[in-house]
Amino acid sequence: MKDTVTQLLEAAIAALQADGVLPADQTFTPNVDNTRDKAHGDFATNIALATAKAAGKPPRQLAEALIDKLPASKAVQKVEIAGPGFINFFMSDASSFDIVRTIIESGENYGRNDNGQGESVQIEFVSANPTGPLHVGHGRGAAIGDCLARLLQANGYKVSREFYYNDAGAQIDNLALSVQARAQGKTPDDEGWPADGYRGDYIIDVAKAYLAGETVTADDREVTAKADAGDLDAIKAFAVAYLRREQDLDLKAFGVEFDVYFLESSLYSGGKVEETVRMLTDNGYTYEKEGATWLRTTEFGDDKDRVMRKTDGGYTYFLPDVAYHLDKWRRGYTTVINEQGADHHSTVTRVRAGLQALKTGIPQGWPEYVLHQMVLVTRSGEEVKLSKRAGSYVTLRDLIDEVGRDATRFFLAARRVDSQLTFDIDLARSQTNENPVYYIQYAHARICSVLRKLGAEGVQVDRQALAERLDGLALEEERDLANRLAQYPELIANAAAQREPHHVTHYLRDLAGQFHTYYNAHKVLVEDESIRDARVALCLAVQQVLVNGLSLIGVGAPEEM
RNA sequence: GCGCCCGUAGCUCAGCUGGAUAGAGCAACGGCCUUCUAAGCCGUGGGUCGUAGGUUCGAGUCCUACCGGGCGCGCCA
Repeated sequence: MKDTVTQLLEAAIAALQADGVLPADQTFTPNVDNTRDKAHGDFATNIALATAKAAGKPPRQLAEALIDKLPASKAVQKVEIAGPGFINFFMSDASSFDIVRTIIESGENYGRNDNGQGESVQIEFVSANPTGPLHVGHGRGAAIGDCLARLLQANGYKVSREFYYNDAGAQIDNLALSVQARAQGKTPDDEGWPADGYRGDYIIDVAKAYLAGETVTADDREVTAKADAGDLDAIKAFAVAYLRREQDLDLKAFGVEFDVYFLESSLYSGGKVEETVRMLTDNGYTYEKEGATWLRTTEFGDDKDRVMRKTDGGYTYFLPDVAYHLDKWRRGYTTVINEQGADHHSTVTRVRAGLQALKTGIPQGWPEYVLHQMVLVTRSGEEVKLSKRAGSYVTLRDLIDEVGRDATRFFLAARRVDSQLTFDIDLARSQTNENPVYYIQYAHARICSVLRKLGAEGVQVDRQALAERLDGLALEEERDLANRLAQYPELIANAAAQREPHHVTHYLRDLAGQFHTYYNAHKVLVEDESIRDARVALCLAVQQVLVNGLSLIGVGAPEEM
């Protein structure tokens, strides 16, 4: 409907250009906004204000000229000039309620578009190393990354979800030593416990399973324990598989699945690290200093050069990172989004600098980063810092077990990524209107209940037929609902383009609120069949949008509460 | 000290590429169930948008400086 207004304005602008009122050598793109205040109609444009200068006319006078040239349209009921020169559009009832038919006919496709035109996009997220259970921060990353993936899919992109992890570095050695120590019966405070060993209780589980000769199957590997506490390599392989499986189980419980698991070790075994070093060296961006090899990242905006090969001959983490991203580029992804915690912010400049130094035509701002800020967990107003299993942090599993998958996903996706998030366990657990998850789900359940009642009265719900029976809609609350529903596709396009999943949760909250208001003020199943059918159709449309929106954040839409 | 992020109602947060008197929920107070689920609805109060300048027809939104909080500043990932 906004498109209709935009087209009308474009026609008017063209007419004014033909008349010489507006310069013909410039392009004017009308900006059409949803109004905040209903007194301003359904849509408003500031085009007269924006072009007043170019036209050399006062905005209000220009607005009048524009209105004069607007083509006639059944969709528009009234047009007004307001304030300093805004043009307000009041849409006709019929055109406002037409969205209900569109939604019922489109079903789960309502809100989807083909902006992406099938382009392949890769999203890397979570990417936790297999050294322990996933923590809340990983949970936020999982919620945001997966929601972004679903949003992009809804916008016509082909999305690949990728999980990158290090299965071979110093941290993995440390993990193996920790498991070995537990297998030998040592505890973290004993003599001989590895320095910086992992102290969490989960290490005990790994050690027990190893000694018991268990076989573990993760999404990307399967390993049978050798049960020999002296074989560090065997322990390492088993511990990695064990913790990978545990992470997979947590992610599955969270409703998140990956298409690709990428191992840092494969970059070494496949010669990709060496190749990257050679390219950087050949391009003349490396130098030796103090026994190490450095990369001139300052050539590409970094504030100091970085070591890429340590004095001990090993590489710093950032070199495989560059090799990894070169690999992503060669896989053909022109759009790559990395979702990470903001504590890794410093790698952004470094990785991009390394990629520039390769001189392979990778664009400067590639890849994209979505960085989320820290998560603070509270209970009874107090910060929760520990979990029994992990020791030093709150795990994702703790939250899922305590507040459920739906609430956890919703809360972790509900805030802008660049602000810190306080996860209030009491609020997430509460089954009252304080809790937005239940509030939204309740709206859906109420609609289901109305439909059940209708069915119990012996009325068949024929969606297609109901979609044509909208004449009975006329109430103010109904128009408000229809207008809100009409905004959904734009929301989906915007949230995806801006990489801002939190808009979805806010929209659903608003939509549910408007529905509850309507539901309480007016009865759906009234005697007059014409009105009843129209209201049922509206309910079907609201239900559809609630389902579509909830599915984007991976939250269920229960039929009963 | 340098870099990035944040600062909007008592609390938790929205505010779409600058737009018309700044919004929502919770908390507080007062109402609404013989009617499709009260896990709901209606009403009332509550603000120098951290501070000071600047840009312009117009700034919560853009620029600069400062104040306050978080994160990062490793030959750790």
